[in-house]
Amino acid sequence: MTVPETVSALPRYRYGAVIANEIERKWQDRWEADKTFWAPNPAGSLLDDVNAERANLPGMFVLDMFPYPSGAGLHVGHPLGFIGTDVYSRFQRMNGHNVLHAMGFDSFGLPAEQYAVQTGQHPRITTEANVATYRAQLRSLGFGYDPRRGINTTDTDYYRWTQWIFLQIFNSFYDRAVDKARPIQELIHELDTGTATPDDSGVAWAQRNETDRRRYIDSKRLAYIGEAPVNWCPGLGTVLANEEVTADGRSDRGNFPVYKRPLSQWMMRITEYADRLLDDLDGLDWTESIKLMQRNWIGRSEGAEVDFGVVGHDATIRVFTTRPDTLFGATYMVLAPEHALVDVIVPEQWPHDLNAGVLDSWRGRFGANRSPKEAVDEYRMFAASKSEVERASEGREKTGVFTGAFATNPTTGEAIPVFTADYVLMGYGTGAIMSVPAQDDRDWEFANAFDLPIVRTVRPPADWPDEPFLGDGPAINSANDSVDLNGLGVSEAKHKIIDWLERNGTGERKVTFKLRDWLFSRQRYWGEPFPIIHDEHGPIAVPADLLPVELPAMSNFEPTTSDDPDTLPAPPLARAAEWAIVELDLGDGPKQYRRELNTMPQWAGSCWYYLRYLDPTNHDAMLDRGTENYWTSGEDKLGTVDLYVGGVEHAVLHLLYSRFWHKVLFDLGHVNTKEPFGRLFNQGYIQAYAFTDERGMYVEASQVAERDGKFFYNDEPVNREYGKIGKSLKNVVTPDEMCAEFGADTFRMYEMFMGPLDASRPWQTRDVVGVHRFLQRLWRNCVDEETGVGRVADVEPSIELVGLLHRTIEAVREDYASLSFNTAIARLFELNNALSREIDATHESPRSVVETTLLMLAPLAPHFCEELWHRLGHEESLAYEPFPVADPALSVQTTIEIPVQINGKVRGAIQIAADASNEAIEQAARAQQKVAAALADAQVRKVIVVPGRTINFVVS
RNA sequence: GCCCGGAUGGCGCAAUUGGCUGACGCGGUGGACUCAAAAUCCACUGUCCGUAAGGAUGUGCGGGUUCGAAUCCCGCUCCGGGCACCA
Repeated sequence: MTVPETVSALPRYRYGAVIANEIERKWQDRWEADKTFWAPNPAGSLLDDVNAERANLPGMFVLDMFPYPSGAGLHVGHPLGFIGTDVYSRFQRMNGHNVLHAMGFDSFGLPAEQYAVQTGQHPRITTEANVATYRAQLRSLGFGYDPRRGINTTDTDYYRWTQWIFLQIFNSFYDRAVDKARPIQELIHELDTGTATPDDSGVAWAQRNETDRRRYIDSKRLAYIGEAPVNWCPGLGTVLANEEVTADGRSDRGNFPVYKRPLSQWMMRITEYADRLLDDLDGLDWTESIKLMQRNWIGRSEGAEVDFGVVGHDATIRVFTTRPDTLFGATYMVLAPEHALVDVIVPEQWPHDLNAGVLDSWRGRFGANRSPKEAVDEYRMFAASKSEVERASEGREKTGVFTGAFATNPTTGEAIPVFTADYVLMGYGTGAIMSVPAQDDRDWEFANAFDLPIVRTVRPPADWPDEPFLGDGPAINSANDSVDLNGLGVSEAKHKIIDWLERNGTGERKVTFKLRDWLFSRQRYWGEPFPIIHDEHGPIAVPADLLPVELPAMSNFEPTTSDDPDTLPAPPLARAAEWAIVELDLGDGPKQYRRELNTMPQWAGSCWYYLRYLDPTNHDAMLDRGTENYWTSGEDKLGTVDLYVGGVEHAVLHLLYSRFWHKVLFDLGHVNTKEPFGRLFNQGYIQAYAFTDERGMYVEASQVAERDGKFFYNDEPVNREYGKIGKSLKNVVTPDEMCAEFGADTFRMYEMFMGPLDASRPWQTRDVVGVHRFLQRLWRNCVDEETGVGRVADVEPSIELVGLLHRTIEAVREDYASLSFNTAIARLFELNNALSREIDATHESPRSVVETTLLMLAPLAPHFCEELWHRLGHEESLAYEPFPVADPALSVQTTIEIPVQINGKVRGAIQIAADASNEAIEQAARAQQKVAAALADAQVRKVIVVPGRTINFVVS
């Protein structure tokens, strides 16, 4: 924005961008020089002389979800949460806390790597440049960070400890007997001494060779190499975690098709923690919606596992069902195409003792004119060739094929056909189901497509259409010689049948989870290398004293991508031939080992960064226990971090992974708390209007003018849209622009004033002047605009103003604590408006009111308030001044106005003492002119007085 | 399809959780200052009727509970988010 020439005509000392920027720079420099926001640890290298006393205060840890430093820098949407935590942190410092608040960077990741691929520039260089830009932008907003604590996940000093934690997980197993992780060495010791025996086969430990022992131990580790079906994304050249695949089977990033492939990949046994991850949510101060999302993701369901014998085989098919009560209605079974038993049970010939017509429909389009084996193979190829998006897009038509085998329903003794179909997923339950079409939509659909029998075992309501019935109702058709469920409701029937199954040894009560083990390896360059080497037996941990395992220097970072679903993953690190082979002496002489070539996913670094903030310079440990103890002790602590603010997009992924790592570290005794984040707050998003011209092209939003509710760009009418802020929409507004035009304090306040922190809202540069005018008015109440001389005096404020002041203190305190900054600001506006009116009348600015106002405003507009505080004669920063406390004696209102209602409609108002009796209120109300007139020719049937609120005459 | 949120002036949002709807701010209108404009300051500003006093009406829609409903209950509509063949 150009400064008008006439700017000199403005009062010289009026608060505006020029003054704002001058004092902002000044106070930012001073805070840095004075180490104002250094939060000392009670001991160690972060206990500095200047601030040592602060370590005696109770600690409080306020955390933002740290950003990925992109090349584009910050736009106005990014700092919303950062401002919120900064205001809260400053408020809590004034409340006597030693507040740990810092900002680091999640700097591994795809964009830097892709940029490197395009330009050949090493991602470290890009990353460092981007971080420097972010740091400068954040500094200009006046955040009170402890500069010693913000880490980069790409620093070798940091990822050394990421690797160390990986090794902790690798070197642990989950002991279900005590329900916690324990060091794997303890298991080995127990096996060696015979206090534990292997649970995989009958072969005694002592009789196993080295390879078998290693294999067994590796299978128990919390981090293991698994051969599970994984999400292979050839378009990105890497595998992805379930969470990184969208609902329509494409990659979260890049939108490439994703295929299920059985590949050998690193996995983390997060499933062992499913129950604890679920149960411990209850004690957390998180919004219910986020808890719910985590609960849904973990997906606990209770039911039973039931064994079905395969006719003519020694095999049984084990299924999981949440509706064991419907077992009598199981008329066929389905195995997932990948199920191992499929090969075992498929006969050479189609069974000939069945009705040929029915058999035809069972064989469907895959079984026609083929042997069962050919049909099943054909179907498996069909299923495997489909990406998930294709499977879903085929109108969800049920496909499958009869395997030719039969199984026995344990309740009815009937032989029921066994199918394979891709609507049954290998990864959930046992990969096999019993199908009860009468009580399940999918089974119903499949049964109709394949002409399978349908037997209702729950009686639907009388007028129920020809559809499956999933509701509660009395069991029917559900009895045999030894058990009778008929007449029972669903839940009683479940209990009874499970008891029966358990007595017969054909089934048991069982809980399953939707949550799967976490696929932890990626075929990328710009990530943490695994601290793992391989010998002929399998993976071996790199000794802790050889950490970090650093990324090798490379010039080609490209993963091998393809659009052929059958290519195999080829990590970029495979090209670092020299690095990939390493000679080490691990105790039995120098030997050559192959390095692990995969890297960790981006989540790894963000899983634990908050822990490193506590003790970032520690070279001997990830985190000193005494230091951690200081920051996590206190009655009200629900987790390591007191307040964690970030976007909902991390509701499942990051938060779940992070909680998992934390719990492993807790089990192993490295941290004191069970949970990382005690209070979680999800900020909303700032979006913005974007404009398209007649061709549908985006035009520069800042150049669009509004006239009579219509929008014009160069006098051409344009269309208004609403959406994300971004370059492609040409609607980017940056904090830098806002600081230049209004100053950082105005910008901070506007972001907080727009609405509640958890709500999304549209950015409107036009509205920013509102808070700017407020600061201007408050400044004018302190400084003469013409002369620059202070105008605050030691005069007594009016009793009304004092009352308002104390009511404002009460409200602002509450609002800050609950992060309701928008209403706190409104209160401060009202106070300042009242102050202005009083000054207009008396021409004196009462010091007591002004100083208290500045202290209350300081968390929101810190530079502004520091400056005026200083000008009022205070040498020290106000960052640690006690936050004002309201005097209840002064905040009460002696006289209040209450509305008078007649039949619920407001007909007048009375002024009355706040503590007036009901009788007095009624008397005053009746005396009120309008009320009296209205009551004159009416009969009062009832009078309702709500003390302090209202009085209502019910008349007829 | 299932599960969560949400809907209040021209706009962003308040409302002590059942007690004056619209605090606070933007925008708009009028005024002061100015040669003028900008900036600043003051007043008004939900809608409809009325010159006014005043009245009616109003929190997405339709019902209900209550002396009294933005708030509670029932039934919808629309918007946002999450999950999705999870047995």
